[in-house]
Amino acid sequence: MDPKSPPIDRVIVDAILAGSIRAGMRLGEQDLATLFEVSRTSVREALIRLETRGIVQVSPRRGWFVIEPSLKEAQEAFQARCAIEMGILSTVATVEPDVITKLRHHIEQEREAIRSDDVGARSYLLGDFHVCMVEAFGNHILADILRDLTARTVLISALYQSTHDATESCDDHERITDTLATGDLRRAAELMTAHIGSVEGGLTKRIDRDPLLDLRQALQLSPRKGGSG
Amino acid sequence: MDPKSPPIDRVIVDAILAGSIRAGMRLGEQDLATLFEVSRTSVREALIRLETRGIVQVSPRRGWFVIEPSLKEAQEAFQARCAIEMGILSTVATVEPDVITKLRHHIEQEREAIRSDDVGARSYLLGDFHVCMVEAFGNHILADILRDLTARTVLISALYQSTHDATESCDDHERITDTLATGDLRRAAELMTAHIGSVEGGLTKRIDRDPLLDLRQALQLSPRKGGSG
DNA sequence: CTCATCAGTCTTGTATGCAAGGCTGATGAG
DNA sequence: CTCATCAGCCTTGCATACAAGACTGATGAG
Repeated sequence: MDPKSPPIDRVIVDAILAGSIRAGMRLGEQDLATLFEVSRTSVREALIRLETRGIVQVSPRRGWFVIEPSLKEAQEAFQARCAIEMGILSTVATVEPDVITKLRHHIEQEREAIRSDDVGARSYLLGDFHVCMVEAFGNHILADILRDLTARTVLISALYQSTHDATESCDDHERITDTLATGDLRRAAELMTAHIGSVEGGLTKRIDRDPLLDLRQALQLSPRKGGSG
Repeated sequence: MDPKSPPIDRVIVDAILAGSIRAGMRLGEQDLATLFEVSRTSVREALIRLETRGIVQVSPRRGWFVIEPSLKEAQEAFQARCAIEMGILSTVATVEPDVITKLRHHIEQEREAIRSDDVGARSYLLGDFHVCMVEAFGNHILADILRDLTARTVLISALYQSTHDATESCDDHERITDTLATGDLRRAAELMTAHIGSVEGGLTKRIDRDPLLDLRQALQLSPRKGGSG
C-alpha cells in the first residue's frame, strides 16, 4: 500500500465524522484487509487504536463493531466535551487575533458546506469547529481528545437521529467566535455550554420518545407482515 | 498466560504511575514478550494501545520508548489536566455526600502511604486523587482521559526531577475536599487550579535551571575522566 | 409442530517466520 | 592517529498459518 495513503483508522474516523459509518456497524478484519489491500495484521492494529480511542469495540470471536453509546454514555460524552471546552476557555488568559481569523475561516467553510448541501462535509465541519478552536488555543493534547469525543457524539447524534439544525449550529459558532473576539471569555463559555446543551437536548428528547427507532426502521425495510416461511 | 492476570499495558501504566518506569526507558518487544511469557504479537498490541494513549512512542526499526515530553508538551499536559478538572467542577451542579466520603477515604490512603514511606503507592495515590474525584462525579470518560494525563504528568515530574512535597499535595487535596463539602464549587476550582499550578511551577523552575540534568547524572554515574580506552 | 442437538462455517486470538532498515564495531586507507 | 566503509546483528513491520470459540442451519426425537 502506498506510504502516502492515509492510515486505516484515519479513514474510518473520517467516515464516522462524515456520517457514512454509523453506530453498530460491523467492521470485519478480513473485509477491511481486502478493501485496503493489506493483511489482517495492519487492520487489527488500526482497530485496536480505535478501540483505545473509544470508537469501536470488539466482541470476542464475534467481531468488531462501531460503538453504540447508551443514553448514560451519551450524556457523559456531551458532559466531557462541555467540561473540556469550558475548561480551556477558563484556563486561557487572552485570545490571539489569529485564533479569531482561523475560526471565522472555518465558519465560512461550514456555510459553504451547508449551501452546497454536502452532508458529509457539513457534519464533519460542524464537529471540527470545536477541535479547531482548542487547537487554535495551542493545546494539541486537548484537541486530540476532543476529536475522539466529537466522533463519539457524531455517532450518538446519528444513532438517536438528532437533526439539530445545521444552520443553527453554525450561527451558534459565529456568536461564540464574535464573543471570543471581544475577549469576554466568560460569556463565550456560557454560549458554548448553551450550544452543546441544545445539541444534546435535541437528542435526549428523541430517544425518550422513540427508543426503538432502529428496530422500527429495520422492520419497515423488511415489509413481511405474515409470519409464514 | 493466566486470563486473570492484568493486561500488559495495565502493568506498564501502573509501573509508570508508581515511578518505577521512567521517561525515555526502552521497552523492547522481545524483552516484554519473554517477561510476560507471551508472543511478540500480544506485546505489540499492548504497546500500540499505550502509543494511542500517548504514553509510549515507537521509533521505526529502533524500538519503543516511554515518552519524554518536551517543556512545551509538559505545559500542555498540565493545562489539559487543569482545564478538565476546572471544567468538571464548573459543569457539575451539586456534589453528593458520598463523593466527599470517597475522597476523604482516598486522602487517608495517601497519608498512610506517606507515613509508611511507600514511594510507589504515594506517587500513584497522589495522582489518582484527581482521577478518583472525576470518577466520583460519575463521568468515566473524563476519568479515563485524566488517568492517561496523570501518567504523562508523573513522567514529566520524574523527568524534571520535581520533588513537589507529597505532604503539601496531600494537604491541598484535603483543602479541596473540604471546600467541595461546603458546596462552593467555584472556590474548589480555584484551589484545584492553584494546586496543579504549584506542582507545574515546581518543575518548570527546575528545568529552567538545569536543562542538562539527565546528562549530568549520566556523566556522574560513569566516572571516567581520562579519555583513554 | 416444537425443540434440543450438533456439525459446519465464520470470526477473532495468537504464534511464528521472513523482510526491511538502523546501529555498531571491525577494518583498512590515508 | 583519524576517518570512511561495510558486514553482521538487532530491532520492528508485516504477512501468514493455525487454534479456539460463537453462530447458523440441518436434523431427528418427542
